[in-house]
Amino acid sequence: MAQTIRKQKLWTIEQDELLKHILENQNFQSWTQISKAFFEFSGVMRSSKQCRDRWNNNLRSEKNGNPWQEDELKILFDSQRIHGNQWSLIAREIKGRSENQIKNFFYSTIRRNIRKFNKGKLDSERIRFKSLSILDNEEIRNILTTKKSVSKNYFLSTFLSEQAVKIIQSQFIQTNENETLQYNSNFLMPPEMKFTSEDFYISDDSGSSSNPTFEDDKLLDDDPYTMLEFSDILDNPFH
DNA sequence: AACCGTGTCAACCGCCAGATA
DNA sequence: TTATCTGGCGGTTGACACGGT
Repeated sequence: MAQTIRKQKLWTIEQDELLKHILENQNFQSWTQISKAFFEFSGVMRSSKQCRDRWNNNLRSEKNGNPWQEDELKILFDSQRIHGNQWSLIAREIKGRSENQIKNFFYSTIRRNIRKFNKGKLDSERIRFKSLSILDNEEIRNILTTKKSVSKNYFLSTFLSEQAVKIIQSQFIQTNENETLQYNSNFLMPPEMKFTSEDFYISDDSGSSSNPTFEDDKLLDDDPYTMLEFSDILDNPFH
């Protein structure tokens, strides 16, 4: 399968200035027109989408590069609970943070906690991410929105309930309708989980955004178990 | 000093809905 | 009515910095 290489083309200061100038001084009606003007002035091709993204994510307003504060986190997680993944809506409630910043930070938090939680656990005990809909479950949500400073031991001693495991599994079942899962309770770990409110939403996180890919969570360092495809689990739930 | 894992930032991609021809 | 265009948005990826070993 051929893979296309995505090459990032960073914006220069001059290009930023030109884009600002075009937006602030020319009366264009569309991003397409802005893109054309940008090319005429600079000789550099930037698509309408690129211009729009650059403006919205970086140039439109002053960016807050400070570490995330507790009140910002509270707004973020509360808003996400209400609005789901409508980052543009959430961004309106957090001053000085761009939609991209917010989105990146959120995914970064989820990803970090999945990695920490899965570390040292059997494949059958791990959280497998497919979509943020798993956050609808309070138990999973609590784990995945845990603050950065929570110790490794906390994650080591935390396991999913049967119900939470089923929810995670159902994500994959929905996309593999032809396959059936033989649920076996021996396969699951159902211990009690107890959280205190201060474990969540309170952060000493620094920085603001993140790389939200989950693919590399398949490989965990110093961990004897590699992440397996869900079909593998269906074939043999006990490995 | 070199390597590796992780976090952060910026940019890109693809889908979708509304506008327009 | 339909096809095409455009912008908005959520999700994904690449590059790089930094700290720990």
